[in-house]
Amino acid sequence: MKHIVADILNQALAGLSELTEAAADLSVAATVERTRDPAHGDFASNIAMRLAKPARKSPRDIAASIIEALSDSDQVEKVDIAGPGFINFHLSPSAFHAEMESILSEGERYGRQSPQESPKILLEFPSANPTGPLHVGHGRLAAYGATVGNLLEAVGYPVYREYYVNDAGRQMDILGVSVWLRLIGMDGIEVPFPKGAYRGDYIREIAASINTDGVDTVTADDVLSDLPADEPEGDKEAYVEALIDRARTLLGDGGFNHIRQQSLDSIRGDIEDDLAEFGVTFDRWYSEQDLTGGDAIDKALAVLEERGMLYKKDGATWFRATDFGDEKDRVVVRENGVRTYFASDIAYHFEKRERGFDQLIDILGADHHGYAPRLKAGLEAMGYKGNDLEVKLVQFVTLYRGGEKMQMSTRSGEFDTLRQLRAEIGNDAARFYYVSRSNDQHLDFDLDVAKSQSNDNPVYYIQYAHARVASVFRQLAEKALQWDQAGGRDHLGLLVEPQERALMTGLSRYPEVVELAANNRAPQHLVHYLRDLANDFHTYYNAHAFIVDDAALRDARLYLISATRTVIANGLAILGVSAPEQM
RNA sequence: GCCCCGGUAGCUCAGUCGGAUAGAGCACCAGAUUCCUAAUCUGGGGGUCAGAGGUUCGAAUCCUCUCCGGGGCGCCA
Repeated sequence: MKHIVADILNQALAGLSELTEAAADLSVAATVERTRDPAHGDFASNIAMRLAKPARKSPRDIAASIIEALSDSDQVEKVDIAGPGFINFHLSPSAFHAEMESILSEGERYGRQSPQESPKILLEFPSANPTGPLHVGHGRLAAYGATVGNLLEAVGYPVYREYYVNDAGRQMDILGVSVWLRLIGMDGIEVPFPKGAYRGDYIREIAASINTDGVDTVTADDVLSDLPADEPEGDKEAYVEALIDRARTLLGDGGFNHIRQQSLDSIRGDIEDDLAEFGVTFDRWYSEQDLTGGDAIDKALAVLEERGMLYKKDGATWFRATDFGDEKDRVVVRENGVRTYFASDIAYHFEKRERGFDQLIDILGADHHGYAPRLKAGLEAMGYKGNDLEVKLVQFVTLYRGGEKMQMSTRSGEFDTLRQLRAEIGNDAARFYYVSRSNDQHLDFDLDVAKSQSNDNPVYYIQYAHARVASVFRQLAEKALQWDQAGGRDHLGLLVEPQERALMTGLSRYPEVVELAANNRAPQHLVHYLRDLANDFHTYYNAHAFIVDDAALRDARLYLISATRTVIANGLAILGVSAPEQM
């Protein structure tokens, strides 16, 4: 609806030559916003104040001349000047009626913009390492990423969702050795379990379930002889390393890789199932092994080399990240010839861009914030723009149980999983809560509170509004009454109660909220909006009966609540939350 | 030391490109149900927007400094 005001404002401005220069680089639409106080009308523009300085006139004088130049519109009822120079627009009821009609006719498309070809967006999240089940922190990345993806699609962008699987490198060896130690433990060979290995219960479950055909049996002496000390006496990394070497020696590379690969497959399968149940799906699971196995990294390094972005120092190969604003140069090939994680990351982002995606969005945990500058530096060094990559950081989730802060560490095994969270509070509440706060805000998740207060949970409040509408229509059917939709549309003029006016205003805001939330990658705007809209509905519900004897009024009211049902359902769908017919 | 995020009601948090009297939930107090689901609604109290300067018609919002809390700064992944 905002465009109604922006359009006539633009028109008026075009006719005021004394203001064209002052308004040259001003977006008129950006000066138009919803009013907070109904007394101020439906929309207000601060354009006169913005133009006051460049035009060297008083805001109120400018406002007066703009209003003078406004052409008549049957969608605008009244325009006036208020306060320091705001121009307030009161829209006509028919403007709102037309919006209600759009909601009914567009249905689940209402609030969505038509699909466009570009920019093509590659949204990467949550890319948790496949070394254990997803924990509650990953859940936040997943919910946020999925919702941002839905929002971007709603405003018309082509979105491609990708999960980057870190399935190459040392951590996979650590995973393999962790499972192997549990495996031989089942045969009675007790090895002091490494501090640096993965010790969660899921490791034992994998050990118990994998296929050990072709894996050599070993003796305790074979495993234990001449091992270095673990922490606290020794170095935990050296200890794990020695055990990996031992496993490779005793089992052969083939035997060890057999265990390693099965462990990876098991965990990755678990993550895929977990996310699918959570309503989070991907266009591609991008394996780091594909990257390291092919020539993608060589290609990226060659590009950097060609452009003179690499140099040797202390036997290692460095990337000149400082040339692009990073705080220090970064190693891409270590002295021992092994390429760093950063090398594959930079190759991956280069490759994403090469695949034809215009805008890369990474959703990362806040502990990765140092990564943004070096990844942008990498893109720039390879000929793209740093701004082609947008990094959204999501702050930590702190889990409480019984008021006690819980430790979350995959290696220590004391984490709580996304699965547990979903089982305890349900997918809907989890999806909703995860995105109800700004990604920049730490999220305190108290399981006891989430469970004990589940009836006061805003997600139920919103779902209840949806279910209530469905219930009204069931009542209608029980009373053997019909809803005449066309008749309702023709009698929308009967909806003159303040609650009806408020609800129509709320409904008409929906497309603007979706756009705002998408542009800012800020799902919480939608969350708060839906809560407010549900409130408007419940207030209306309590103030007036819908199924009244007057058929014209009844049809009009049913038209309004039908529109409410559509908007709530559309909003919840973007959040990945169900919209029940009954509760 | 440097970098990122946060500090708004008792608690948890919204607050759009700077805009009109700073909002919501929970908690607390007082009410509403012969009537479409009370998982609801109505009303009330509750604020030095961490602090200090600055920018301007106007600052919770932008800038500078300080304080407090969380996180990050590897030839790890």
